[in-house]
Amino acid sequence: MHPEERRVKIESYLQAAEFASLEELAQHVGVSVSTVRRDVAELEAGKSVRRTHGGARTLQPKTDEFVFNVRDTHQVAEKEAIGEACAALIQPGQNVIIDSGTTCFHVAKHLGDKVAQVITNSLPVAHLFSGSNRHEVHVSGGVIYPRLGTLVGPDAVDTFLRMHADVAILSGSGIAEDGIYNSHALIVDIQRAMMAGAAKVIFCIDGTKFARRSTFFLCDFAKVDVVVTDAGAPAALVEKLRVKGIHVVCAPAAPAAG
Amino acid sequence: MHPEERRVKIESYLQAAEFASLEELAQHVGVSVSTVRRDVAELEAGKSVRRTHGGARTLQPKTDEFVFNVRDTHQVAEKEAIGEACAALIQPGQNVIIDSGTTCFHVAKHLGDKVAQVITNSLPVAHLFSGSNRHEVHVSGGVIYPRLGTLVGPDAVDTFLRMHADVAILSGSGIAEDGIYNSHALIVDIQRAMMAGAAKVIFCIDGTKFARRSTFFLCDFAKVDVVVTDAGAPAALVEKLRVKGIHVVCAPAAPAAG
DNA sequence: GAAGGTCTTGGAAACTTTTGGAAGATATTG
DNA sequence: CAATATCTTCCAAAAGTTTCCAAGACCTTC
Repeated sequence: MHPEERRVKIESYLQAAEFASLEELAQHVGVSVSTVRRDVAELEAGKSVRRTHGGARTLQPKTDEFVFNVRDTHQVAEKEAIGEACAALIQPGQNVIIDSGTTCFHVAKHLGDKVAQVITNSLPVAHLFSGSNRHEVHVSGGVIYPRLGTLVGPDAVDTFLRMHADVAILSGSGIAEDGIYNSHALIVDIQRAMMAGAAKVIFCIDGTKFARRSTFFLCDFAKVDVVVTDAGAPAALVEKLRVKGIHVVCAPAAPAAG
Repeated sequence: MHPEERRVKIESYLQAAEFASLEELAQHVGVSVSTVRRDVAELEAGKSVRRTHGGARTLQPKTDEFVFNVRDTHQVAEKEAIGEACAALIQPGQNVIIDSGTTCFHVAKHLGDKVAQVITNSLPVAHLFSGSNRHEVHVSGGVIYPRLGTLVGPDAVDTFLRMHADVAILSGSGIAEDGIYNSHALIVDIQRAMMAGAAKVIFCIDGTKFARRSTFFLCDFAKVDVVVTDAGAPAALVEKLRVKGIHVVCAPAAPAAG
């Protein structure tokens, strides 16, 4: 394996693990600890990871969708705007399925008293409504995906297969002409179950994820009713989606007043 | 585990527990108290936690969006002692069912790395372990009981009917000669399912709840193996339970030295 | 294709940081 | 004020890092 290739591997391993010892990394890429040490030093110069005594950690924690522990500083204004725009699409009294991920969390924040019944596999979303007496929050079963606060696994899938809702609000980590993508295999299964149980399917995907595919193909647009994004979404792809008959909402860049 | 990683863990643990003793933290991350002390001092310099005599507490109640408040001011010292005593009864490697309620939460805090698999309907307990890579946390399905952060309803019951564990750690709101009582009807069903699925049943009930009955009768002592309480429990009732063949543990009033 | 150079790699030796515990100082509790 | 627990300070052992060097891979030049 060549240095460059190895470094990419180390970097991506770190992004998944957040922390790793040099020993661990050495084993993962199959070279000596000395070499890994040099690689990590190199990567540190490129500002993607930081060295720590005994190992290394990600510096720019996954641009990826599903991280709550690390403060959600990525595209916050856009997600806020998306949250508001998406919440506006919900009719009072509907019951909704809410996906995990920061974007959906922002939608949840804007739902207020519009919805009475919420079904989710996201612990942060669950907590958001848990203090209220006006909401019934149904939490799916499942195993906690470490760090994400998301419930995954067969029990989570089962829950959604048994549930029905007026609307499902989902998110993804990539959207292209052919469909929507997600980077977590376990979550893809759950999202499909969510879609199956909902009369209307809304995807909330910020503009930076447009024209990007990630690891797993989630679905084509047959079952997708609405896509909510922000003003940063490339117009070309937005137009293509509209041609397919999808209702695309571009939330204005500046936070709209009520 | 390496310093940086450990500190992040300590920080997130503190955010869930709000306060923790150094002993407790040391156990959680698997290093000596000396090391934890240094880590906490370091974190204090970074202004994320504050040191206190004997432990540390969160300085930032910032709680991102995802921290369940376990603010109980009632019998805290006793519950701490019960938590420690109960955790001592668990064998390393066992998988445990943990009930909701503040007393059980205190037990969870003391379990550390002893258990690898946790099954619970308590959102605070779920969150406590969610940051750890060494724990698999299985959350039951169900509807959130407002204020308690507890999942209830048929889905919760079903989850526990399908699950099996080495030990179930439960709580109640009253205990008398004839059995154990609880004040929430919905929780009684779940507790019965928990007991049915566990090889060993431990009840953690502080002394003030002895010789008291509350609204709902939960169970007699046929399926109860151990009762953990504090030194404040009336000796007469404790004795009667022992005669019935139940192993009663009275945690010492003063927190025992590790 | 061979010779000579450069870069990369894995390991050894010396140095630094971190860790766990011990001894004495300080705080807390009744 | 005494008893106990906790904190600070210090030290030796362990783990990790830096620096250096020789062997091998790769590239350039002839």
